[in-house]
Amino acid sequence: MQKKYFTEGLIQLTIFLSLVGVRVDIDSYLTGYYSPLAEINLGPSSAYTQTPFHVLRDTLDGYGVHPKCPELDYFFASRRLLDEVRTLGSPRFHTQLNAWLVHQVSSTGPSTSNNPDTSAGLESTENEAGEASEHLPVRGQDVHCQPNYELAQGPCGAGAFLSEDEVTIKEEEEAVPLTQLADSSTLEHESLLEGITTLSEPDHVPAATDINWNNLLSVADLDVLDSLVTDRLLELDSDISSAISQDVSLHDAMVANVGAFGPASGSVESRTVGQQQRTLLWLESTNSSLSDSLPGMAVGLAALPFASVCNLTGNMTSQGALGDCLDEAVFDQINQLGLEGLDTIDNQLNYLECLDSRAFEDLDSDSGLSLESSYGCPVSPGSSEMSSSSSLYCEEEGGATGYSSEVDFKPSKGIIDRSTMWPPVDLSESVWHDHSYSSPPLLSRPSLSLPCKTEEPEEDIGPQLEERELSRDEMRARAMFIPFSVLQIVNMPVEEFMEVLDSHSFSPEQVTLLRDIRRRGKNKLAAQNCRKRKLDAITGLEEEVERLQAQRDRLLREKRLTAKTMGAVAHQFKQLTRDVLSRLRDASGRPLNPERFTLQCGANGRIAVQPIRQPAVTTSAGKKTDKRKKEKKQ
DNA sequence: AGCCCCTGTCATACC
DNA sequence: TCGGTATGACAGGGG
Repeated sequence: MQKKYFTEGLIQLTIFLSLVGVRVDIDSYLTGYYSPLAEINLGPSSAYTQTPFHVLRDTLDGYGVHPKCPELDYFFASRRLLDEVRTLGSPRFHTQLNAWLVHQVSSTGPSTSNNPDTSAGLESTENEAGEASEHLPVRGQDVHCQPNYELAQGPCGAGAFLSEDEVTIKEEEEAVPLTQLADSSTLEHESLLEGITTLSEPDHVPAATDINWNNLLSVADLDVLDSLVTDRLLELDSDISSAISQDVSLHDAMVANVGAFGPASGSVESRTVGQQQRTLLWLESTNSSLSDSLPGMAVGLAALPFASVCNLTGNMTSQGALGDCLDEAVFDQINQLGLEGLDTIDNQLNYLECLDSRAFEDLDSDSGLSLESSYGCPVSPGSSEMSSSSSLYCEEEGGATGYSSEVDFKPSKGIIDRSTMWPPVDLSESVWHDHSYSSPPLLSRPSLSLPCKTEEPEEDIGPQLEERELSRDEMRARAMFIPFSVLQIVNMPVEEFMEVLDSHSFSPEQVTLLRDIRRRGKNKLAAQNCRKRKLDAITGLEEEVERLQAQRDRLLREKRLTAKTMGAVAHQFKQLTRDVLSRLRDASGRPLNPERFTLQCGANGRIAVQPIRQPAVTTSAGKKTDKRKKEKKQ
C-alpha cells in the first residue's frame, strides 16, 4: 500500500518535473528492487579459470566468449529466463525516477517554427527548456539541471548527463542535418527529442537561453525545485491535464532504470546503489576506454556490463528497442563527457576494490586455483616481474588434500602477515590462460557482490581474509620464502616461469617446489577439466541413449503400422484379383479359377493373366517318366 | 561405520 | 628433452 502511494507520488512528481522542463522517467523501481544483479548468479562451478574473460568487457552481451564456457551459457540462460519471467505480465510499477534534463542552447537563438520540418521536436524541446529557464537565476549560461542524486542516482544520473549530451546533439542539429548526428542514430535522438517535447507548447516559447544544468544542479535542492514546479504549475495550471495526457513518452525516454530511487531517496542505500549502477553504466559504455585507463578495473568488472545489460533487457519489455538503443548512445556520450571526473573514477575504484573482495569471498572456489584471488592475494612483490601474463594467482585449496612426499605445513591462521609478505594483485596485469572448460571468476564476481555490498558490513572482510586457510602449496611456498603465489606460479607462461627461476637465484629446493607447485596446479586444472568432460560425456551419452530409445520406439511403431497397412493392401489386392478373374473366361468359355491364375502388372502398365506355377511338380509320376527315359537309354 | 561424492594428487601416456 | 595435457587411480574430507 505504501508503495502504491509512493508510486503515485512519484508519478505526480514526474509530471511536475516534466512541466518545469525536467525530463523525468519513473520506471522499474520494482525492477531495481528485484535487481537482476542479484539474480544473475554464477555457474555451477567456478573452478575452471584461466579464461581471458576480461575480453568480455568489449562484448556487451558476452558474444565471443569461449564457446566451451558452461557458466556463460548458464548466465545467458538465466538472463533469458529472467526476461521471460518478467514478460509474463507481472505487475510492474515504474517507481524509479530518472531525471531527464532538457536543455536550451542560447547560441542557437529562439527556435521558432521557421524550420518545422526538420526540428519540430527540437523546437518543442527548446521551448520547454526556455520555459524552465525563465525560473533560473542565471541566464545565458548552461544550467546543469541535475536534480540531485537522490532523484537521479546511477542511471538517473546518467540520464542527466545524457541531457547534457543531448544539448550537444541539438547544437549539432542546428548546424547539420539530423542524419549527421555524431554517435547516436538519428532515430534515437528524434525519439528522444519527441519524448522530451511532448509536454512543451509552442505558445510558451521564450527567448532562447542557455541553461547551465550544472548550476541548476548545484541549486537543485528541493526548495528550488519546488519553486520551479510551483511557478510552472501556475503557468500551466490549465494545461496539466493535457500535459499529462501527452506524457506518454516518459517511459520511452528512460535511459537505464536501474533501481536507484528507493523509497528513501536520500538514504544511504539508494545512494550506494545508485553509485553502483552509475558505475555500471559508465563501465558499460566505456569498456574500451576504461580498459585502457583502468585496466584492472576493467578486468575485474568484466561482468558488470552483463549486469547492466540484464537490467536493461529486463526493461526492454516495457521500453522497446528504442530504449535500448538510446541507452547505448547515451552511455557513450556520457562517457565522452567525462563529467564525473576523477571523483567518479576514485569512487569507482573504491567501489571496485570492495566489490572484488566481496565477490571473491562469495565465490568461494572449490578448486582453489581459480577463484581465490581475494584472499590476501599473494602476488609477486614486483608486478613487473609477473608482467602482463600474470594472473590472479591466489589459491585456495579447500578440497581434499592428497598425500605429498614433501613436508606438509599445517595452515596457521594469521601467522603470516600477508599484507607485508604478499603484495596485492595487480588486476590490470591479469591474463587468464584459456584452458577449455573455464569459468569467468571475474565475470561472476560483480553479479554476486553487487547485491551483497549493502547487506554486509565491510569490516567482516578483514577477518575472513585473515582466517582464510592456505593451501598446502601456498604454505610450502611461504615457508620456502618464495615470493609468488600459487596462482602466479601456475598461471604464468612458461617463459616467464623460466625467467623467474633464473632471475631469483632460488635454491634447488625452491626450484623443485616451484616446479611441483606449477605441475600440481596445472594438473589440478586438468583434472577438473577432465572430470567435467567426463560428466559432460556421460550426460551426452545418457541423452543419446534416451534419444535412441525414443527413435527405436518410433521405428517399431512405424514397422507395426507398415505391416498392418501392407496386410490390408494385400487383402484388398487379393479381393480385387478374385473379382477380376471371376469376370474373365477361358477359351472354352469357363470362368477362370482364381486359385490357379493371378494378375501380373507389367512395366508398361498392362495387366496380364498368368497361371500360378505349382511348385510341387516333382511328383511320383514324373519320377517314373525319368526312370523310363533312363531305361530306354540303357 | 559405511557409502557416496568431490577434490587434490600422483603416475603415466601422449602430444 | 621438456612442458603441458589427459586420464585412471588413489586418498582424504565432508555430507
